[in-house]
Amino acid sequence: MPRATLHNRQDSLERALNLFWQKGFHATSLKDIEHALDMRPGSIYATFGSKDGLFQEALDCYSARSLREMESLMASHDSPLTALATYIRKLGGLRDCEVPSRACMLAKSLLELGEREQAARDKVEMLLANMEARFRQAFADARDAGELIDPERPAHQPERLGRRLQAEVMGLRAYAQREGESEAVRQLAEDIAQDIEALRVH
Amino acid sequence: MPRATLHNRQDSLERALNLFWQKGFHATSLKDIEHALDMRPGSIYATFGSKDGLFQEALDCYSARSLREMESLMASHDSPLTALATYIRKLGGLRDCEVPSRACMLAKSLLELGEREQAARDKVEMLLANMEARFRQAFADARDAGELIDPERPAHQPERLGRRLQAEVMGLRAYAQREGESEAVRQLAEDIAQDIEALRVH
DNA sequence: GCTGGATTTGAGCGATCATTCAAGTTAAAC
DNA sequence: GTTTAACTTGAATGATCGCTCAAATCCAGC
Repeated sequence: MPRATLHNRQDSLERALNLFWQKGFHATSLKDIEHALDMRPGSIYATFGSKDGLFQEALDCYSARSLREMESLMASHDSPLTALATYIRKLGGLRDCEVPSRACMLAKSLLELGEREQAARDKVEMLLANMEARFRQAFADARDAGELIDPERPAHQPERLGRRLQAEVMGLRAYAQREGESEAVRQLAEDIAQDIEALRVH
Repeated sequence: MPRATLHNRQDSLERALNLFWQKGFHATSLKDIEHALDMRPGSIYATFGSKDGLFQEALDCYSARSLREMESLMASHDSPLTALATYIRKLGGLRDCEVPSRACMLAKSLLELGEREQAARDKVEMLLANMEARFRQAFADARDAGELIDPERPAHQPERLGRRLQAEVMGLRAYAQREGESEAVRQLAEDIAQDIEALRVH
């Protein structure tokens, strides 16, 4: 049993994630990756197979982290609607955060990847579907808890509310990518959050 | 004064636009452009200066076209709110359209471009600001026409409604980039459109 | 200390990148 | 028909792309 691996796989993955998230798939070169992971090409390929494979693992990493944060937020609030509003308001503070990118990495990848990266595209589609399903579940929980003011209204079905929320999040985070005043992003998030809270029985 | 140009500049620009819009800046190679424009590198560089320059002109082209469509839609409706709702509902049919990309090219570029393409980034920021300003103006027109149900409410100020609409459009069109059922996109657009119409006095 | 095998190294692969420019082609002006 | 200048061509540039692999390195087990 000779020689343990020099680099921690998970740590390398998160460094790669930050890089891909910031620069996107195409603009990230292996040179960039070598530098960020402090690994030589041979090690990178022995560990992750290819640039595309590394990217897909980074996507998994990102999605898992996002779902984990979401889960923890839902668990810390009695009301699903309040949790979702809190989620949105947190995104309103994105401009003051230090993150690789204010935009959602799944949305970025969805818009960037083409036919030549079909496998990664398929993965993005699946992870987005997972996230949308989690939003849908949250609204279903709200409905089952009697929180929804008008559960019969078509636009207030969990399926449609979840879909809407995913679109809102993608839009909000894309907007946050702009270099305007951070107050604008905060207001935008506040307006969205209030629409969520307006779904609640008074 | 010898020899007229062989290629029509505007036509070349629109071909380049379709290419960039579909594949993004980084994934579009000069080879792709040579093929799409049926021009050799020398001619392309003599005409547009650089890949970056061509891209920026394509952005202008896209933005002008979008604003033109917007203007024509506003002119063909008496009510600004109805016009905006119609605009959104049209986007709901994106999945059934044949377009280079269902996503907004400005949003795609905003998420893709990095520091190395600062000039193009700045242009995207400016063009997005223009579009947001047009949305804002539409809501201001609605307010001045007495269409808004609660013009004093902070979230219903034209500035905030315009910002919100831009984020919704970016989100909707990013969502439309997914390969789900086209009916989902249509429903999403319908829900957004109804929220716009809900701003109107009854 | 030696050995065996997993891990890492980094020079180098062929391909492709954006770009240049000397030479060739074209058509209006005379 | 000749001139002339704008336009077009496409081979070639150096850089960089993702990736490979033979050799060097390392450490557990003996």
